[in-house]
Amino acid sequence: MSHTLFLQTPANFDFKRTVLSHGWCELLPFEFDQEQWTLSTVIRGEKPISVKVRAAEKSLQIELPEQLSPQDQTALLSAVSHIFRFDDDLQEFYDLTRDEPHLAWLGEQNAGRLLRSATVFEDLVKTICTTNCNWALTRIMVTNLVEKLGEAAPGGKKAFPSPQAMAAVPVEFYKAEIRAGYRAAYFRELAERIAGGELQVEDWLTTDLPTPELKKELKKIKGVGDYAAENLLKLLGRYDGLALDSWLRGQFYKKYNDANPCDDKRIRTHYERYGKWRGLVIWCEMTEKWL
DNA sequence: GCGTCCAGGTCTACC
DNA sequence: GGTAGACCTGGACGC
Repeated sequence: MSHTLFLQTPANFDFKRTVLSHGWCELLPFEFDQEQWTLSTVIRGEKPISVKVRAAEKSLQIELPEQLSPQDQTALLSAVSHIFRFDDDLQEFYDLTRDEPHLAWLGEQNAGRLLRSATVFEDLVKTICTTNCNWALTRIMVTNLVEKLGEAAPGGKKAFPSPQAMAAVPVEFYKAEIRAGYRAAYFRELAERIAGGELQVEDWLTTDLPTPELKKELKKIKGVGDYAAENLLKLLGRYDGLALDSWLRGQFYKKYNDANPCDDKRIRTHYERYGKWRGLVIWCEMTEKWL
């Protein structure tokens, strides 16, 4: 029997801006329904559970297929808070951008919370899936990972696979079944290191390491270069890096350089004045029209 | 139908 | 530290 929970949202929270903050809502286990304005996903706790989330009065309304134990309910609400970035205090970001006419909308619309996955591991794998390919292939790889390695929740929808599940299949599986190409060995190695306890990527959420040091740690992972590391850092709440990729560069060229290419140094100089918030400023600026 | 290019880059070898 | 070339794949495009 279905069950509904409500989770109070922070004061400066916007459901739609968060859901459409970047492409993650299009990648399984997320499923976005633009007509109903709901975001579904599968949370992998003690056992996978599918949830459907929509905006309600000063809260999120969360539909579940069944009532949970108090312990499981607490864990689920914590996961939803994590996904929707309730912990991210953006007041300083809004104060910084309020007086700039082209950025004042950020605070007015409560923009800037970047949707993230239930775990750092999932965000890490998905980020590697965005490198050196088009968005269609990213979606194919993530869909295959979820459909072929994810554990099913009651109702049949699947969660993102655990490191253990990903460590249990050979490199050839990633090539033939996931269509991961040269990334196959990266995924297998990453999953093995995490499943074996050598690498604790979830600790990156709370580490005291300065951002440059943390970025070095991220780049030790095969398949993670400057773009991927800086993109992940954004999902960890650190916005110092621009995470420049071909799409973001192209948007900058159109907006500020008559659609002509320029070097990255010029882009970095343009955003330098936003300090530790520059990565969030460029992303929000280039995706303003997504909503 | 076929070949080429490129996309939400990174790695390695070499200088 | 900087750079050229290789790397999987699938979709768009030109012919």
